[in-house]
Amino acid sequence: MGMKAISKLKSMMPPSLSRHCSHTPTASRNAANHPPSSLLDDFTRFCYQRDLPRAIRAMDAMQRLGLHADAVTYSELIKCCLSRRAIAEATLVRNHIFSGGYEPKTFLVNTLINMYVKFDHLEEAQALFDQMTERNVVSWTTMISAYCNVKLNDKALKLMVLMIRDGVRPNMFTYSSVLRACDSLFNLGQLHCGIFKAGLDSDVFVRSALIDIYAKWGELRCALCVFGEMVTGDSVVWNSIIGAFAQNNDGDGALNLFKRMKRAGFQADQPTLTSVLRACTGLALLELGTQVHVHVLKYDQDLILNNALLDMYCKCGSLEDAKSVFDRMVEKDVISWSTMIAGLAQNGYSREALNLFELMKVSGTKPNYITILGVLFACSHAGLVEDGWYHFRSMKNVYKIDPGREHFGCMIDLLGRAGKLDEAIKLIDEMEYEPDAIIWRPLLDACRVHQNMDVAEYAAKQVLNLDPEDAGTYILLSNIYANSQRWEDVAEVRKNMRERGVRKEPGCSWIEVNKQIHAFILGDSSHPQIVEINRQLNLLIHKLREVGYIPDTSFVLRDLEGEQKDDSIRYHSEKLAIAFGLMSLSRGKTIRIRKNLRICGDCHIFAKLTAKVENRTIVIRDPIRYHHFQDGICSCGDYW
DNA sequence: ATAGGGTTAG
Repeated sequence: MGMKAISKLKSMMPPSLSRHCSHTPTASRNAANHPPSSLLDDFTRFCYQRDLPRAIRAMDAMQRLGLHADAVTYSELIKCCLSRRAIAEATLVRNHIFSGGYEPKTFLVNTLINMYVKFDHLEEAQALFDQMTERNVVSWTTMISAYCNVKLNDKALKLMVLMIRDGVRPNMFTYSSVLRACDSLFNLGQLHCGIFKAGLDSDVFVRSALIDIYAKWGELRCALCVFGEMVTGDSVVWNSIIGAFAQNNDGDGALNLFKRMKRAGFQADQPTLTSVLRACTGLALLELGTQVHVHVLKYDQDLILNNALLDMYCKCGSLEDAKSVFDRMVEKDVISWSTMIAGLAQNGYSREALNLFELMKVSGTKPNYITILGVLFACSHAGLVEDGWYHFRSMKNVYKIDPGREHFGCMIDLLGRAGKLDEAIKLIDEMEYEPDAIIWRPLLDACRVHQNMDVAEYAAKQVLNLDPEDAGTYILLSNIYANSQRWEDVAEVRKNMRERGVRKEPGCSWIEVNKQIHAFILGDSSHPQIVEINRQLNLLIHKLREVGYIPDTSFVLRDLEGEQKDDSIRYHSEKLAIAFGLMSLSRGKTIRIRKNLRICGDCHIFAKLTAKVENRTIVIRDPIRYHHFQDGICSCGDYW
């Protein structure tokens, strides 16, 4: 059929139909010197060759002639714009596609929407979506997942409701994105029901999304249920469940699942190793963590994995290894710097932490909320009041970070430890926040160190008003009264505790020997070698007495949340763990202990003397910080 | 054309 014949045919069509044709009669007349068919061919070729400038030029000519190509060609062009981040060109393409009253297919509009989402132009994407006359499951899912990615959970959930009302059934793509938007266990349950009804519960994407969201809501049992229904193996689902346990501080659970994963024949990849390292971090398993390090070397460019490795070494008290990982990292982000700064500070190297913060500023990485917490922690544990004030003020002025409750808590800790209780109280008064436990607790700690009974009593009562379950504070309050021989008040506190059913957590210490964890719990003699351990402990105490050790049971006010006086200081769990470490770890090996309560003054002296007499390095990690005992002194400078 | 897993404090 000749060109004239086509024109004739088209001119007979109603205008609404002829708009959809690739060229109009006017167009073919104007294109006498450039046949439309070859223009279209050129355009198609340029698109597939990814020759963006030429494709755009051809498109321009087509637009002047009112020509349109097919949807697949346009989607090639859009891919090309995306890969070059060519936003201006992308907009030209969009305008061209809608020019001349042309109505693109749903498929093509979806591609355009997706393009704007990837360019982070959600308003444009939403505008296109709103204009659509026919929205399919892909259109809806693209928008929903876009809102999930920017954490506009409300919008995502609302769109899902509208989608269902519109008669479009969500598919596995929709569910695997929208699950992240759950803002309550209730709507999570509803979505899970929908998944069951649609028969999508066996999809691995849906499954891993379910595990992940249940874990985020702390529902490990539900996560395990979803995981347990898995028939076909999938490494991402494994990573989801291992991550679920690691993130909920169940390191044991994470490590057990990791073993099962390996037995099931799956290779550990970056997310697996990251979660395993996090589990080691939580359990203070330096030996296992070091073993994992070997496998990390395969992925030595992975930033997140290196950050997890760095944190593991910091939290296991192995600063030399941490520093070498940090120095070797080719890429460092705000988390790497923050981890290293906090790690140095918690291990007692405050000056180094502050020096590193200066380096961080020079490096061009902007500190965040958490970085500053590490910096203030460093100041408070080194008694650097002036530096503390300087950084506290500069966070708002220089970095535009509003100080949060935690930052005030750190400042109160800093002032309180330095004996400036008045200034600390003044800061609480000036603070715009309503004081809570994060504020009162450091004040209480300061009272403990500086033996200020009146303020301590006040602060303790404030903490208990806010958290009537806080065992450590009851103990402290009771000890404060005991110290002033206020026995009736002591009895009253104990009665309150009993009535509320508050029980003090027993002191517990852990030590890793040959990749096995040995736990020592106060008053528990179930360790198979307990007789030998006690013998060793008695010998040690005898040796220490010779160099002047006197068991001190008077650490009343020094023991805020530590094991209590009447727990019999002699059997505090870390003493047993130290004795066990001495007998089972070869000479020259560092004894590393993790415990659940803060170390008491007597155990602190005990550890210092043991380190000297036995010529050992001892590291004790308590819930807040680390003590490196060496040659009779501790890295905390007796200031904790 | 649309989807899932990992890191700092508390």
